[in-house]
Amino acid sequence: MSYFCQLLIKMPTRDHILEAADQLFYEHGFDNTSFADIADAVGISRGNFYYHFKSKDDILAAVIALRAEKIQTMLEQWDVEGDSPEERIRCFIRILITNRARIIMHGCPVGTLTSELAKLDHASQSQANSLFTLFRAWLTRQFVALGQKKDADMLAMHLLARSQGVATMANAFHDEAFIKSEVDQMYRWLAAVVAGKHRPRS
Amino acid sequence: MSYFCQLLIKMPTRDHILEAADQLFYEHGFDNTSFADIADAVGISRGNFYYHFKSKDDILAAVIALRAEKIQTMLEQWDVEGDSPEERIRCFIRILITNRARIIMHGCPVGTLTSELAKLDHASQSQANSLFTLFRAWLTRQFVALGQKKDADMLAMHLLARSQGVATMANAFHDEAFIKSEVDQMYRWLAAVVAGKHRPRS
DNA sequence: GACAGGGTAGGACATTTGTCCTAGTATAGT
DNA sequence: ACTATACTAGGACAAATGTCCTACCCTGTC
Repeated sequence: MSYFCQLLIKMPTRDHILEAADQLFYEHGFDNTSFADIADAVGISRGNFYYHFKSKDDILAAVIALRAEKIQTMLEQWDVEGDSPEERIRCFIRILITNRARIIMHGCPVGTLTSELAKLDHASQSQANSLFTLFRAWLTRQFVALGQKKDADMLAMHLLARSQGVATMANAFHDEAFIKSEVDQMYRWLAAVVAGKHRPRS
Repeated sequence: MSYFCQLLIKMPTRDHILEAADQLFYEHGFDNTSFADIADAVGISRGNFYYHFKSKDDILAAVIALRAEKIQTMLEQWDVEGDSPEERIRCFIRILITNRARIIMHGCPVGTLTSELAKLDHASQSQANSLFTLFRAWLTRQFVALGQKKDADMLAMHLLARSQGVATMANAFHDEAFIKSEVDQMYRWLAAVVAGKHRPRS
């Protein structure tokens, strides 16, 4: 009973740690975030992380799982919101605008994490990459629904890459206008694809 | 005299350190590369780095300067090689193919470095970003020569972002075919820009 | 042959890090 | 009141890391 209250209403420490780690990993990177940093953010002592998590890698795995859940929820939301595949894909493009402040300061949460884990040769690399796969598979489904069955996956990868590039450059140059310009171009590119004016292969 | 020989012909240790650091920073990241790693690669003891460099940040600054020189040399080479602005821009696009093996394994050397330094909030951030600026300014010049004076910088940023996105995704998915497909699309996009068929603004 | 100085090795040092351990507190059920 | 369990604080510990220091080895010069 009180256990339920704790679980549903507060669920304090473990989720506090997760949320703090999620944010700190995003802002400062995984390797550059120490237990002391997380402990300060949560307001607990450094020693008893190990009651909630086996290791730092365990926290990372939990953070990745948390992000996967959030992404999944967002994709399902878009499935409901968008009345057409084109509108749904526009939801994806729009996150560059919605999150532009954070992207300018810290880049894309998925892209920067996978890059860092690749450099660290970390065991959770493939789990982090699966965050990309969530978007990729969802986008592919939308392009299939758009009638681009043959090139759906290629179009999905193309759009993912465009977004990643925009995030990287916006982060480097702290350029908000660039994001908006590129988003407009992506909208027009999408409209051309919908209209069948796009020629994917040479 | 022997000083000159040392300087011009061998200049051994300092350049050895620089080259090793350059490669290790690329493969494993700046923060994740320790003096012990560099010492092992060069074959010297850890202690006497400080005869050649004031600090680790000093090594990073030197590595960035080295990369800037290499980029500058490459750009000048392209200026000589390419007979037209379009051909020169194709040289830029082609590095995705030329360096595809390294890109698949470690991403773009410039993009991953700027991302990491942004997360570390490192003092050399702006120096690293200036590596991007080298490409940006050069590409802008090419687009101006192409008659796209008004949109030259925007086109340059667009192309840079496309390249960054391709590098990020190719690194995450270890996908060589994706690089080739995207490079082909970039070639076609460039041809459309040259033909004046491109409409940059809404 | 002595000497100076560029260059090197090896280790000392303090700090930070992830990890682990033990003692303690509070709360809930009996 | 008592006990068991959930949770926490605080520190111990070894390893790694950036930094610094001292002694040594060359090589060319007088």
